[in-house]
Amino acid sequence: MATASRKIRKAPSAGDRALSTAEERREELITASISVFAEKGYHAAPTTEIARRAGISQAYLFRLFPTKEELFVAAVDRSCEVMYGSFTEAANVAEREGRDPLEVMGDAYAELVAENRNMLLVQLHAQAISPSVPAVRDTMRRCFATLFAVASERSKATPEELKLWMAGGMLINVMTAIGANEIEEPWAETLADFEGDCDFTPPDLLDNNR
Amino acid sequence: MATASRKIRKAPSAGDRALSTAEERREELITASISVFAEKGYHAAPTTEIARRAGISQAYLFRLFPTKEELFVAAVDRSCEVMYGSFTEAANVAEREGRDPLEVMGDAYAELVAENRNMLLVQLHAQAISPSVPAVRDTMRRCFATLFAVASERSKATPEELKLWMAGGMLINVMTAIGANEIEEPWAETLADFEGDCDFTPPDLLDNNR
DNA sequence: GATTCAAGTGAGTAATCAGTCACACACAGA
DNA sequence: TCTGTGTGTGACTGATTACTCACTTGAATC
Repeated sequence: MATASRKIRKAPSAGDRALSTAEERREELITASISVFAEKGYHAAPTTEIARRAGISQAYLFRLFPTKEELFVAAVDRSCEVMYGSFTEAANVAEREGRDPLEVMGDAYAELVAENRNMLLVQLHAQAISPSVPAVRDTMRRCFATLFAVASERSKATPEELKLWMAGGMLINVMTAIGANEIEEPWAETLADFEGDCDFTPPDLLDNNR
Repeated sequence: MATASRKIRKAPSAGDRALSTAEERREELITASISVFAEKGYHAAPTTEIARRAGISQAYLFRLFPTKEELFVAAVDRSCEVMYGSFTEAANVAEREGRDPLEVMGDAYAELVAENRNMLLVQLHAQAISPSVPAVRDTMRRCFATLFAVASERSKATPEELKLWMAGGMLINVMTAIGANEIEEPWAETLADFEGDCDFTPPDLLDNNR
C-alpha cells in the first residue's frame, strides 16, 4: 500500500527528495482545502476528504494545520491573494493601454469568478461565518482592506465610485452562487449581466463627472 | 422501561397550558430556527437546539419538518417574506409622501438589517450553500425574483438603476456580516456608509438622467 | 553503520448529529 | 365514559466528526 502510492517528486530548489517539505505539503493542503471548502462550506467539509485530495493522511493534516479553523483561514487568505494578484495585473494592463483601471479590474474579476468559482465560494462561506468565527472575520476584514487599497491606489477613483465598484463585485458573487446566468427571466438577465460594464459606473456618469 | 417512566405532567407553568396546533408550532419553529441558523449556519446548527429554543422536543421537530433541509428552506422563505413586507411598506410610504421609492426602500432595508441581523445572516448562509443544496438555490432564486419584481414595479426604475440598487443591498449584507461599521479606517467607513444614500444612485445621475 | 530528526501514517476515541420509534397525553365528540 | 385523533416526548441509533497517539519510514550527517 505504501509502495503503491509512493511518489518520487523532484524538488527543484532543494535537490532530489522523495519526501516533500512541510511547506510544500501545506501548499497542497491549501489548494485541496479550497476545493472542498468551496463545495461544502466550512462546517460540512470533512478534514478526511481534504487530506485525501491532498494525497496525505488526515493525521498529517493536523500536524501541518493544528486546527481545521487555521486551515480555513489559510484558504481564505489564499483566495484573497489570488484576487489581489488578478487586480494588480489588471491595473498594470490598464495603465499600459491607457484604459480605465476600475473597468479593467472589474472585467478581470468577472473573468476570475467565471473560471475559478471556488475562490468566490470560499469567500461567500467566509462572509457567512464571519460573525461567529472571529479569526475568519478578521481575515475577511484584512482581505477587503487590501482589495480596497489596491483598487483605490491604482484607479484614483472617488470613494463613491469605489463603493459602487465593490458593490458590483458583491452582486456578481451572489448571482454566480445562485446560478442566475442560467435563468432566462428579466430579473436574472438584468442582475447577472456583468459583461462589459461590470464596473457599475454608467458611461454618462463617467463623462460628466471625471 | 417505558412503564417505569410514567410522568404526571400537570400544567407546569402559570395558567392552564393547552396544546398548540401543528401550524402554530411550525411558526414557532421557523422563528427559533432563524436565530440558530443565523448564528451557526445550516450545517452547524443542531436540530436539538432549534427544538429547545422553540420549546418542543427534537422528535416533534422532525414530525413538523421531516428534514432539517425543509426547515431551513422554510426559514429562508420567511426571511424573504419579511424583506418583501418591508419593501412594500416602504413603497407605500414613498408613494404617499411623493419620495423616490428606490431610496425609501433602500433606507428600509438598511434599517431592517440594522435591527434584525438574523434575516440577513440567514440569507448569507443560504447564498453560500446554494450551489450545493438545490432546494435552497431554488428558494433563493424565487426570493430574488420576488424582491426584484416589487422593486421594479413600485419604483419604475430602469434595469440599470435596479441593478445598482440591488448591488448596494449586497454590499450592505457583506459589510454588516464582517462588522465593517466598527472599524475606523477609510475603506470601512467608505464601504459601510449606508445611511442616507444607500440607494446607490448618485444625485447627479438622478438629475441628469431622469 | 549509527544517529538524528523530519515526514508520514493506521488505528483509534469521545463527542455530536440527523433521524427513528414506541409510547404517553389532551381534548372533542359519541 | 369511552374512543379516536392529533399533540408531544424519552430514549434510543448508526453514521460522522475533529482530533490524538503510538508508531514507521526516509534521508542527511558524522
